[in-house]
Amino acid sequence: MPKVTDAYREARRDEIARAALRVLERNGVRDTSIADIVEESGLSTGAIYSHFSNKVELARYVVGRFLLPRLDALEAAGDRDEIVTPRQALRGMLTAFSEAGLSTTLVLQFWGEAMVEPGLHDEMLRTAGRLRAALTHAIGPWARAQTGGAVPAPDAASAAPEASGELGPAEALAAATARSIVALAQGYIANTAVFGPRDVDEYLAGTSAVLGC
Amino acid sequence: MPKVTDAYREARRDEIARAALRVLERNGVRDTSIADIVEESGLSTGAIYSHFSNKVELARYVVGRFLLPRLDALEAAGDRDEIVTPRQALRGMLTAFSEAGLSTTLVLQFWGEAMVEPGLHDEMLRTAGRLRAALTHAIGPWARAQTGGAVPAPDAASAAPEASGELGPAEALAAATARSIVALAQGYIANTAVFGPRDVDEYLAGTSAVLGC
DNA sequence: ACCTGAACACCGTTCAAGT
DNA sequence: ACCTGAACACCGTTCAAGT
Repeated sequence: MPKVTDAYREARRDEIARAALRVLERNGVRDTSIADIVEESGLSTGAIYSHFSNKVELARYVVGRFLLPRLDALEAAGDRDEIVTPRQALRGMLTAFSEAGLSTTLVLQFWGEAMVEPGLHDEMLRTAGRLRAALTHAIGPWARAQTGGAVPAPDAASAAPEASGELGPAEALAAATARSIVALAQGYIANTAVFGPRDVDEYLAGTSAVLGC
Repeated sequence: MPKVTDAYREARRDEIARAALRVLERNGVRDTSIADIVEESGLSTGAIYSHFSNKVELARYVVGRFLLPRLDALEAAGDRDEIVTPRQALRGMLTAFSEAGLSTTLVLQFWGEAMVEPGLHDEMLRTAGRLRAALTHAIGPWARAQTGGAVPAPDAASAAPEASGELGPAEALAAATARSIVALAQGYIANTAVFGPRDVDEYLAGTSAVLGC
């Protein structure tokens, strides 16, 4: 396949996806029809179906392309072996999310849709998987500090537990903690979408008080 | 209007709503058509439209009728002037929710729909309002214990702050804390719906650890 | 190969006609 | 007054025909 054509196809897919995102943010998932995207993009129905096999595949593309907040800072922190506490990781994620200007109501609508569209559910799990991996990586140093002072180099060949597919205690702690961080982020998104904006630090303080910190 | 007719109408509305809930739990919000509810209920299209003016009004009725966990225990605790901490109130709510057997995926779908249907959004806010009121009431004694030892009787005529529409410090604390309790419950529901079931106490322990308890 | 737009099956809602 | 079910406008998707 010639490079130009591939690049052209990718650009067209992006052009359609961007038009779709504009209409989605304006009208919501339920009230966005293919006809709306046709109008917004200036293309025809058939043109869209020659780039996406159906509406769900277009939605999957939009999720993967635009709905994941930038994880670079999070990943870099893990690389630098800085001690990032789970609370700091959560705060960083929510701040990045707020600054990205992504509509929480749109995210909540996609979650709802994902409950009923297996293709969309898979894409959300893939997106969430990358997020959890980045979080697990970022809080790795913290987890190793928690589970005894020994800090094995990440690339060190390891003994029986890993060989038999089990995680070391630090890895297990980091992975379990990552799920809770994601849960708290989901709480922030759902609460904000339903009841209106709330300051990130106020949310952290409020939830801490509830749990007894 | 004769009593019998009113009772009959109410019973019919309930019969339709129960049929709708069965199909909703089976197929999800997006994949449930009026035709499905017609089939499940054994009535005709027109019969359903003679009891609900449209699909959203039927959805509102289902939400108000079946989707609110029982709050009785929570309200009774506030009445008895027991000290219920926010964490205990959250735990009680989540346990009641789990025991009620309500599908978290269905709740998440309704939240998504509510983002785009004003009628459904209003009903969710009304439902959430009752929940927050019950929580505020239940943690009232705790809030009063927090904000200085003085515990004014709830029915005592009060001084300037309340008269001018402001809340006393205990009431303000209870109200703000109630929002955070709801946010943590939303996090549990969204996380469970997307990633699968999780034990309530494990969720509480995990989120506490993230926030630094 | 990409694109057009009329055609198709199905959706929520309405309404003349029955009881 | 409650109910029936055919009819209507609109949706996602397909496909013969164009370039």
